[in-house]
Amino acid sequence: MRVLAHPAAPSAIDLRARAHCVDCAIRQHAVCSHCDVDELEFLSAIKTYRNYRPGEPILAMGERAPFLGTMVEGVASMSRLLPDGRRQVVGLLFPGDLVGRPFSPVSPFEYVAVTEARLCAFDRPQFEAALRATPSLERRLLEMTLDELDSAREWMVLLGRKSAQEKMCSFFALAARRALRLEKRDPIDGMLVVLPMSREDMADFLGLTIETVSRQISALKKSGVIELIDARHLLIPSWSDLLDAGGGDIELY
Amino acid sequence: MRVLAHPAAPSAIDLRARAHCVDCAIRQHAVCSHCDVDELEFLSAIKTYRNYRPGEPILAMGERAPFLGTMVEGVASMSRLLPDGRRQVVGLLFPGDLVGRPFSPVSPFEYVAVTEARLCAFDRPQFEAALRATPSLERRLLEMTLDELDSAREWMVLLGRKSAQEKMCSFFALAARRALRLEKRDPIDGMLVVLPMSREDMADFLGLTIETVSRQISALKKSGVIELIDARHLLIPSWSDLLDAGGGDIELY
DNA sequence: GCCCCGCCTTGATCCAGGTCAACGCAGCAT
DNA sequence: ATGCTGCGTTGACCTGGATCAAGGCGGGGC
Repeated sequence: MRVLAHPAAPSAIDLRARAHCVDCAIRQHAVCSHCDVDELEFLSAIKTYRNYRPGEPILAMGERAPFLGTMVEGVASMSRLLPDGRRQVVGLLFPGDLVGRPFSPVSPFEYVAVTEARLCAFDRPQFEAALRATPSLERRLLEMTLDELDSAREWMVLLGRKSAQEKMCSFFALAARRALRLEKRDPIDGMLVVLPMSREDMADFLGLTIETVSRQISALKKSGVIELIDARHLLIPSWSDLLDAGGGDIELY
Repeated sequence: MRVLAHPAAPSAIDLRARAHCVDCAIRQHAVCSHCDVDELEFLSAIKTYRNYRPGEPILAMGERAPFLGTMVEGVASMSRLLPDGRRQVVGLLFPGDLVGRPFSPVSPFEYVAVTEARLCAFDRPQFEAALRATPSLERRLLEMTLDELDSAREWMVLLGRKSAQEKMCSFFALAARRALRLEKRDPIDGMLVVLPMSREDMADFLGLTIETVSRQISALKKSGVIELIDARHLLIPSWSDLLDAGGGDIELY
């Protein structure tokens, strides 16, 4: 059971930092990746950067969201709170991922910054108009949405059929791969994985309790599948051991 | 544990039944709902009807699918089989729903006919070309994909956080609503719900075992939330009782 | 008719993971 | 330094749903 965070304005709307889209480090992962310079020019005109502190709400459930945005830095979660306080995280958002539900002003899920986060936010009506008018944007959104749908379904397999142990391993693999993708590097044995979130967020993402998460981490440490550095950092001694312990699924995300 | 069905050709490819798209009863729910007559004309030229018997595979996991299709009649399931035989159904497909993964020739999930089913199948390369060239098609696919993504995430909440009892109630509500949508009718107390699938399919959809499904149905019958007619038919005496027992979530599908 | 065979239900038992509770530990304010 | 607070860990115990096992029941073939 947790207290619902108050909806709030971002801790800072960053008007100065109007970086050029062409220099944007995460553009290739974002909805604007197929845009040409003119299209980027237009998007630049309607974008605003928003910064969030860890735990800060980005969009509340059912809120009429005035903007859609792309994660630029940090990690955010997308979750649903049941009336009695149970929570399920239905997605993690990494740089490049879209925040908000296109073509529907009220989001059926709440978005919360997990780490320090930075959003490239677009005015919703203008962005939706741009989507309609710009095939390169609309097509890219379709690609991203189809990929997210595959990912969501993979996660359904984890939630419905995997053991706590397997869930943890799959999660570590996911966290590692998402980080690698941004750095355009390949998984290697012995690599460091940063866990961007608290035990509670992991539990809510995996359909477990914090105690079970904690115990499974201890068990995996003891069995040598992971090497724990501190609560937020671990090493993967053997990638294939990790995947074996993860229930033999295929690529997640 | 179940035996993997053999991939197979549909039991019948129905070349005669080239019904006119304009008369198609489920077109408004399908990917072609925004198409004009010319566009429908083109789709007609590349479509074939395929009929499947209950249990018959439509597309195997990892198979290079030669077609994409729209469910015309019946119900199909989309599922993932883990190496050790555990299965998770990640979606049910009703008339209007798209079968197959656009822009990716190998589907990461298997599709199986649950009831007698009929598919309007399009040659994949031609259909994908049509998607690229036809904004009304592409836009509609985007809408549908965004909706499916919301549904998948709602289902993640069910899988991760709901009790067996709540899962059953949510499932009955889903089955009822999907049927009502096709008939363009509204939910009413006392209405009949047809369960299109076996206990095993329900269990695999809900992340439960058949025994638990069976027991929960008995319990819900005893508590009066449902009235059982036979194994595949039930009544909903009070819609609000059902939703209360379903864990207070919002609209599914 | 009768026997199978697939489903479904029900009962008995088990156990993975939830719940409740205590404690450790780091960061921070006083 | 002290104590507080938020997070994480660990232990003891409990329970919801899984597992194992036995029947029930209806439809189809002979």
